[in-house]
Amino acid sequence: MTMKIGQVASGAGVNVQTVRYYERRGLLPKAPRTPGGYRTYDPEVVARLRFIKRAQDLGFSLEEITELLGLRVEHGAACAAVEVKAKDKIVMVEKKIDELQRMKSVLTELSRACELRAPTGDCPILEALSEDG
Amino acid sequence: MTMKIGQVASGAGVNVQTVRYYERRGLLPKAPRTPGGYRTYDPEVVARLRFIKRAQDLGFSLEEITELLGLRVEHGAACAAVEVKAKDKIVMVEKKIDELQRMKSVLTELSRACELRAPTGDCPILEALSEDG
DNA sequence: CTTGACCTTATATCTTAGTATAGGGTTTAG
DNA sequence: CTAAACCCTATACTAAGATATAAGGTCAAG
Repeated sequence: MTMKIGQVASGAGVNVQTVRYYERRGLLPKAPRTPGGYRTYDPEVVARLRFIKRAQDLGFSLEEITELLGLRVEHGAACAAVEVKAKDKIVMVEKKIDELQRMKSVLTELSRACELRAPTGDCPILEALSEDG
Repeated sequence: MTMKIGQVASGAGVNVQTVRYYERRGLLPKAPRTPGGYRTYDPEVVARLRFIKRAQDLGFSLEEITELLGLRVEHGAACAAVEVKAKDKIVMVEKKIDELQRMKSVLTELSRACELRAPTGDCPILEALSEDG
């Protein structure tokens, strides 16, 4: 069963104009239209919208998300290129995971210091993410 | 030795007006001034700037970063409140780590599919982050 | 004792990612 | 067969985060 724009929008928790905006930006394929001109959607578009929102929350820009969504293996030719791109993204993602893990451990220490009523230095959070690496 | 705004800016890889902007926004303490009105900085401000940039890259807004930078244990009173806030942030950070890990494993599978020249479905990336959790 | 690199404020502009509004067409339920 | 609830385009506006510009002051080297 196909959906109308308002249904996919509310299903994904986004605004109707956001859906149209993403279509314009190329994050969503151009939706087929009814004879009257209404966009029609396959329900999987809801998942795609949710993916976009989550990826944004992880610090990816719409441009980066467009690239992520474009990664797929088609047939031989572009394959090696896709592999290279996927590996780049993996490096990027790993870096983010590392940084978040450092951030988490500092927050955990901080929370422990709280329990112990042990005053910390000026800004313990700075110890996370402040080094290059 | 104290630094001038241009030095901390280039040390952190940001623009001079960004440093002033962050001061206005409260992400940096108000810098003491020379008699002539120039801002002077302790070198540790560079680390703070780098922290801000990394945290942004992880999807935190300047408002959230302000909160993160404000977390510290001072003396008894605010301690419990800080602990609550720190625990909130930990939950948030863990969620991001989880999502990134799902993203990474999908990218890894994709990259493997590439090596094997095994065509994938339409958009394998969607399998990451599309579920609620 | 001036010149060039750097700093100051205030104000304006830019980019990214949306949201809103005006003016109008479509669909479906009664 | 009409009225409410939905959709359409086009254009304008918003918010966050940053950058640029104008008009001028500071400072160290020569």
